Amino acid sequence: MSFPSPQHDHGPCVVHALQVAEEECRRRGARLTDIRRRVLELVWRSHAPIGAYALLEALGKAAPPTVYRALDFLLAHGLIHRIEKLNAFVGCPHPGHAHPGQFLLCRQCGAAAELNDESIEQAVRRAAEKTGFLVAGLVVEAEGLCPACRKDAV
Amino acid sequence: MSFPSPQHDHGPCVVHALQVAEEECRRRGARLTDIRRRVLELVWRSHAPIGAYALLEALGKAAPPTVYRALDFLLAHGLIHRIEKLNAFVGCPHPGHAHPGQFLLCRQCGAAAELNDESIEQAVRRAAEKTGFLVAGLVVEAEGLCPACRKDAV
DNA sequence: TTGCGGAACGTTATAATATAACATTTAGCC
DNA sequence: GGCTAAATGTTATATTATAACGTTCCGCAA
Repeated sequence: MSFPSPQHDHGPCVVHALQVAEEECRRRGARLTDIRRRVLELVWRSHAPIGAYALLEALGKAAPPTVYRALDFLLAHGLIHRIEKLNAFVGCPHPGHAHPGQFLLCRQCGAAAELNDESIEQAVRRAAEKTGFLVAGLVVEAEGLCPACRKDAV
Repeated sequence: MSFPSPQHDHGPCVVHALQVAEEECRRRGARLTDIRRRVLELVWRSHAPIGAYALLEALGKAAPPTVYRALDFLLAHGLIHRIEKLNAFVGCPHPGHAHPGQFLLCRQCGAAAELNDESIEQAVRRAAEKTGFLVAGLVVEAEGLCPACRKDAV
C-alpha cells in the first residue's frame, strides 16, 4: 500500500508473500509448482518490477515459454501484477481478490507501490460513464519520485 | 473527448488534425516533414490505436527507425499519444499543451477516446501524496466497451 | 552563391519482449 | 499400474524497439 523504507528487512517480506501465495493457491485448488514458486520468489526479490528475461536469466537453464507460463499463472491468480509501461512484473501484496491495482513507480530507484484507491477508480468510472463507455479493466501507472528519492533529490 | 459515432465522416476529421498539427508545428518552430506528416495521417486513419509496424507497412519502403523517429517527433510535440497496454499510437485531438491523457479503449472495435478529466488526475495525486510520492507522469488506460459496441452487445 | 553545420533520413544489424507448435514428463486419481 | 489432464521442455519464430553510422537535405551566414 505504500513504499517500504529503503533499508527495510526484505527477507520476511518475501517469506510472507510466499506463505500467502501457498495459502491462496490451496484455497483455489491451484498448483503452486516449483517453477512458479521460484518465479514468484524472484519477483519478490525486490520491490522494483522485473522483466521476463531478467527472471529467465535468474532461473538459469530455462526457455522463454517457461517463465511466461509461470507469469501467466501468477497473473491469473492475482499473485503478481504486470506493469504495462515497463513490460515488467511486481508482486501483489494482498492477493485473494481480483483487483486491477494502481501503481506508483519511482523513476529514481525503480521501486513500485500498489494503491487500491476507490476514489481513483470511481473518478475513471464516472468520467467514462459520461461518454457512455463501460469500464471493464483499468490500468493506472504513475511515474515520479518515491519518498526516499524525493528527499535525496532535495 | 468522446467516441465518434461509428458512421461519422472521418475525412474532415483527418484533414482537421493535419491542419492543427501544421499550425502547432509552425508555432513551435518544429518541422513537420513529409514522413512525419504521412505517419500522422496514417495514425489518424482511424480512431483505433495503430502499431509501429502497421505504420511501417502502410508507409511502404521504409525501415523501422524511420517510423520510430517520426513517432518520437509526434510524441514529443504532443501530436499523438502512446497507448502503453497496446504498444500502439493514437492521434491527439487537441495538441498545443503537454498533457498526459487518459484513454478509454474499446475491446470490441478497438476505438480509443481521450479524456482529460481533472478529477482523475487529482484523485491519483491525492492518493500518491498520502504515501509521500511525487507524481510526474501518469498513465490511465481503461479497457471496456464503447457506447456503440455496448448497444450491439445487448 | 557557396559552403557550413545541424537536423533529418537511409541502411544494416541487433536487442528486447513475447508466442506458436508440438513433444515429453509429471501428478492426481481410479 | 495405467489413464488423463496439467505442466514442462524444446525449437523456432513473431513482434516491438533501438544502436550505430553514413548520407542527404535545409536554413543560414559569409
